[in-house]
Amino acid sequence: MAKNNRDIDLDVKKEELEKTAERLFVTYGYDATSMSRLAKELGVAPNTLYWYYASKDELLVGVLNRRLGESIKQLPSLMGTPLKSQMNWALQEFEQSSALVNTVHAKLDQSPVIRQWHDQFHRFIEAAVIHTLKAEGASDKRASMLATVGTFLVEGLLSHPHSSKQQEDILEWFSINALGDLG
Amino acid sequence: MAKNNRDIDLDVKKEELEKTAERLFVTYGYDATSMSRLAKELGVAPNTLYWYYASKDELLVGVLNRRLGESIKQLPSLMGTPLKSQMNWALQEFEQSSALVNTVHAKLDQSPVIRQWHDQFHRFIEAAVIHTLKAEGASDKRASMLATVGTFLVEGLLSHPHSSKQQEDILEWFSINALGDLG
DNA sequence: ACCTGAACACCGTTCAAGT
DNA sequence: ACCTGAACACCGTTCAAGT
Repeated sequence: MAKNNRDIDLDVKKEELEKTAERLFVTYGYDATSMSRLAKELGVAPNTLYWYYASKDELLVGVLNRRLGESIKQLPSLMGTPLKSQMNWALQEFEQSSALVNTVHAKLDQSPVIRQWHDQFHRFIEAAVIHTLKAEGASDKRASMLATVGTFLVEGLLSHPHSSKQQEDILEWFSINALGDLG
Repeated sequence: MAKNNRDIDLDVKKEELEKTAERLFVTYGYDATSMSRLAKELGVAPNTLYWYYASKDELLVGVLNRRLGESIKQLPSLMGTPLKSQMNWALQEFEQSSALVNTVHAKLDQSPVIRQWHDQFHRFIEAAVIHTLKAEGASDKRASMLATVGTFLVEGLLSHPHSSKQQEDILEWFSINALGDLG
């Protein structure tokens, strides 16, 4: 952590913090990365981190939001592309963070702040997929169900890596059957 | 923990231990249940647990195997029933342990013993589903892919509870499209 | 506003010792 | 074979104090 002492603005500081945290989280895992370890990496006392975040979980939320923000930038260029390529994009985009996906799910019942982030994230993703499906002619109810299914498939593939052929087959099967009939 | 001092046999002892552990894990979560808390519940010193299990993770594996063993007993009467009712059965069977499903996934990269259990569990489940699908006329490759998809859907529904109507719609859609054509 | 040293209550686990 | 008291290295977090 480059010296701050108020000559560096808060957002820049948080960015450095969250990027370092993300690196350690994805490399060693969230639980295996202690606040002390992160602080040492930043050249700072462990309790300093608590000036920036109320808890380790809130730091995780900061990391997740930053990660999500970067991905969202690419969304416009993705709209209008086929469902399958959207799912492939999501898989590639979150591949490195797949361990964090599992961490989030495991902490759902213990951490309100993570639960809140998770639910909002799901609403966001499903809204995007529903939009795509409706553009392809699906009814409201059907689009909503298929968005849930698509999300489950992406999460499943992130948690349980398969060969690219298997992955391809699954996405192909899904997109064919999702758009197969009217709805 | 009723007095043991070698007048109670090891399996009985482990059963009591694992049933208590399961209750606490399911109620408060794995991470939130300390070995001390479990020991207190059993009326025993915390380190006593390490005579029975090499680590907390191995205790979790013990709990999972016991849970799985109980469910497997019901398998014979399930074979031959439609795919959808098999999936409904799995959902109902693991509903209470859904938090543990997430715990297992989160620990995959950190704990070899849990990774091992998880992989074996998946192989077992997929083999069962593949058997069912092939009996319905699916090809090897198609049955294998659909088993993966089915597993992802069950895991997704366990992690993200939906209304029974939504759940029903998803399973209905899946079983129709899984068996829709030849394969 | 930003950072620290010291402490707190806890964690999983080990070890030497008891029966 | 089974169990314990005491300790170890660590954890996330708090607090009072410094600049």
